[in-house]
Amino acid sequence: MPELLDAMGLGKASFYNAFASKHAAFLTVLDCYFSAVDHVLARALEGVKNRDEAAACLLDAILTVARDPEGRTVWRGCLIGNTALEMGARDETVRNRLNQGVRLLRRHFAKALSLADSDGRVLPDSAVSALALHAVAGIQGILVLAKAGMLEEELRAAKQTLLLTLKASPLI
Amino acid sequence: MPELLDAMGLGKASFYNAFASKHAAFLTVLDCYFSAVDHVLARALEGVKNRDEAAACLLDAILTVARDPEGRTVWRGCLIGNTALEMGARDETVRNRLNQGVRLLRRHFAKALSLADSDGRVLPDSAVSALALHAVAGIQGILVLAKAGMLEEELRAAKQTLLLTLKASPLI
DNA sequence: GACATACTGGAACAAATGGTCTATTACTCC
DNA sequence: GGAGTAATAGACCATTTGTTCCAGTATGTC
Repeated sequence: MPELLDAMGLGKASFYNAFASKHAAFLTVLDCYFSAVDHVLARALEGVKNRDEAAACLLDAILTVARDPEGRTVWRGCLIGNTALEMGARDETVRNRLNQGVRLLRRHFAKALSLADSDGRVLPDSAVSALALHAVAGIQGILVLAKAGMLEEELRAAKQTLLLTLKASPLI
Repeated sequence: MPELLDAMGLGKASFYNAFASKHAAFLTVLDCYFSAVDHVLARALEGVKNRDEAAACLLDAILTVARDPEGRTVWRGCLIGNTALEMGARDETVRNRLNQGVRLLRRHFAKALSLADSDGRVLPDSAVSALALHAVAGIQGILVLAKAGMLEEELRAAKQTLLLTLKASPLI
């Protein structure tokens, strides 16, 4: 709490004047995060016309967001995943919000994966939907491994494999 | 803490008599968890001779462990992932232990994926290694989604897609 | 049964938590 | 510039945190 107030440059009174409770504030933070991520991912896809490239861009964008710029630790992770594992199981309100977040990620991946590949081929909707979900689970998993202290090199390999499985999509 | 002591049927004194600190106790818990998971996964692979089947068995075993049997919440998740996101970024000791856990999971998947498929074909080591990592990231990701409140049905679909990407391994 | 040793319940501890209250400051509008 | 409102700093509060201490009770040994 002191850390939070300090970062916000706010006293307790002001904080509780602005938010009903810590919990309520956190819900607002989640919403903020969602729209920030929405914006970042939309921008990452701007101008990209190739399916594989689009998927790669999204993965990179998410990994960039998940990397702590201040360098207090190497990885800050994704607020959706972090929150899910820390309080998702207990707090239904949070869980519902997280669902929105997951759908948001999935939507972006679906958009990316519905582009034509370099040969001009387009995937059927069912494959797009399934692979988008696979991609979301995939990066969330990679972020878990990142926070578990896995080496950058291996994380890159994991990302690469995930990407390949997305390309191998005709099989789905 | 009271919850913990209650579950252990221990008083504070006894607890601090047995463990140097809460933190130390948690490290022991992690080790316990690892060996339990090791045992469960080894058993899940017993007698399975087919690569695809083996991968499916491992995924199912992990999902079973991750499902809360007492039903306080639907998903308790995997202690490795839970811990990674909750304290992995800050606590180096924990992070090192988690690394062992991840390697353990990966080892089991590598073992499963190095089996021959139904046509008797075996994957090259590089593919086994890459896919094992992909599988570990994949289930951890699925567990994140589970805790984020995703519907069983979708989780099943995610598992299915992950399995398919593991089968599509000749492409890797 | 006597005695040392190990265990345990519960009081006590300091520090931190989320949250409230009040007294004062800053701002706005006339 | 003064009245009325909003924002704020900081004291205060109850509760909970992790941990220690002590006094009492089992436990085992001879």
